[in-house]
Amino acid sequence: MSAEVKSHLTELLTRALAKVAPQQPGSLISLERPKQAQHGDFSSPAAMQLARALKRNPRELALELVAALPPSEWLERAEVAGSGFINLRVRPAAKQHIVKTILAEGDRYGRADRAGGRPVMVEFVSANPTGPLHVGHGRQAALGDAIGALLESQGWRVTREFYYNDAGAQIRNLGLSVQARIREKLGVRAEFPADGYHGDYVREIAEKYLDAGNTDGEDLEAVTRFAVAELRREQDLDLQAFGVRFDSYYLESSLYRDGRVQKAVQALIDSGKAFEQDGALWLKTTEYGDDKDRVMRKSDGAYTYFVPDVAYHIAKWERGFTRAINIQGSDHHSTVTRVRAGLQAASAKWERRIPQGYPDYVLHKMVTVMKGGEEMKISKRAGSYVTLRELIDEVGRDAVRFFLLSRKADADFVFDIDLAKSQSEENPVYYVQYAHARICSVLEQWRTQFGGEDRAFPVTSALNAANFDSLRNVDLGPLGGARELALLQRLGEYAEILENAAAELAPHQIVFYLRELAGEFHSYYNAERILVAEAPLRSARLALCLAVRQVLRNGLSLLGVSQPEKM
RNA sequence: GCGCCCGUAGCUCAGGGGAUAGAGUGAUGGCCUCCGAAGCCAUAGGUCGCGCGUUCGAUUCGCGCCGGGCGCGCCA
Repeated sequence: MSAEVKSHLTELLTRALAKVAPQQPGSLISLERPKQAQHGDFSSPAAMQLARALKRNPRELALELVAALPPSEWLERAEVAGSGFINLRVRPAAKQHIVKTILAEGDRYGRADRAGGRPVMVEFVSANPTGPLHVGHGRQAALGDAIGALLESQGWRVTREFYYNDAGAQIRNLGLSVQARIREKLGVRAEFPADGYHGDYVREIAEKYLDAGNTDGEDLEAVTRFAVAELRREQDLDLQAFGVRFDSYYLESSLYRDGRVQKAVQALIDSGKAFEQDGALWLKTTEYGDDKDRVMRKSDGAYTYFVPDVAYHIAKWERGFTRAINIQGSDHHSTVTRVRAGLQAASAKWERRIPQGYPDYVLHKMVTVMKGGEEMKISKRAGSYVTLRELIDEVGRDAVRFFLLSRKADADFVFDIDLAKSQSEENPVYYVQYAHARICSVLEQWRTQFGGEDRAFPVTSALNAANFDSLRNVDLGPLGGARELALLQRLGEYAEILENAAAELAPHQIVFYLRELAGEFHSYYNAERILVAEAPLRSARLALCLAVRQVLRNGLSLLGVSQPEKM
């Protein structure tokens, strides 16, 4: 049922309230969806909420409100229940209308231009090019991509950005690690860096470096450049395999090259919040809510990571992103206050100050991978962690995406490989995809069995929605069964779910919605036959199926999960 | 110790002032001469961590405990 119906009912109650209690402002009416079907399609606790202010008995007030409801074509019945709930039931026609809306809007159904094309940057993954991507990056990639899609659905102009930390100490560390492996290979006595990278991939890179025609690894800069290029390429391939694409890549090194780091430091000094102590330059971040002041420039003259971070976010702001969302592991949550503090200080004297809550953060908890009943902590290639690639190879891209999005970001995630693998056929993602494939199958049956009877039917048809035009204007009146009404109601909720998921940056809400929709469709399918002999009922049911398929498609594609016609 | 997050069915998790707290999975029993059984139906499983407040009403909000995770560098 559509939002249209809901606002209509709210209006009816508001008008009733105006009659019963003229002194009350009408905005107090709230409508909710009862958990139990017997309580109607909508329910309002308004009478109970207002009883005290009006010094009235809630039940009596509810009865008066019901009596004062203006007549409506959509409203079937209104009754008072419990301690004062007003339960509303709408006529089937009010619910049936959603099918036409969905079929007319197609891929656009559920979308709304709330943001009017305003720009927003979603930054995610941002892995250092020092190793293959791990499962945590996978969670971030799935989240970032889906959150981007959610925002796009609400009219935001989204830029997905990957920030490469290619200038820090860990890059130097990578170079030294590869160099040590090269020397080992050549039989030169080599000391492996104390906190070097131990994964096999470092050896692989060393080998490739030599294969590329280099005779030794003594040019550290060349080795490092080579290693970074290799790892970036590998990460890109992993992301490609995961179906995640970025609009732009931003290099930390460019912040130094462009002088943005220098400018940021200057802005922070000009703010008057910087001070020298023990040979280092500090920022009074405590004045912006941090629990201790932070070093900007170490006594050895190098900047801490904090400074390029601030410079980077100033760049985001200056690039026109008045809204920015960073997706990070919750182990980095201490940077939130710090970066915001830096931005507050740096922009304190600007004409367009950066707002206090800039940027937004979505922090996600860790992913634990279970295999054989035990936590899987190492992989052959990476050594100390499970890679995204391994996960994709084991359980498939769609399943990994769907799984990783099936919990809210701030919940710990236990990814049970055995479950996803051994029961790959009972995987939740297949449950939803199966509903989609089933509908496609029914449509195909219809084409071959009834194509001639049911008007102009393109025999060449692929299972393309455009080829089912004849279903767009069928009479939906025959859709009156309990399961049909439940499906209609569920279909109508999609837009609202989408809006809410986008507002809360919570794609898992879409996952749960799709499971429910698919579940209701499966129940319906098992209980009723779609391709019945009576043409009017058959057409109406097919139209409903087509609408369900459309919403499944819209939701799955938002999550980056494919929508197979056959499985 | 301080800060942030989390304690809901055996397990993995939704929900988030409203009526009898829900899914998936696991367990048990049914459903294919019928559009796809990767499905459906039924049964079973709970002091919503504990306590005190706010409220007509608390699993939901506030405070305090208990338990777990993460963070608390002149690392990123």
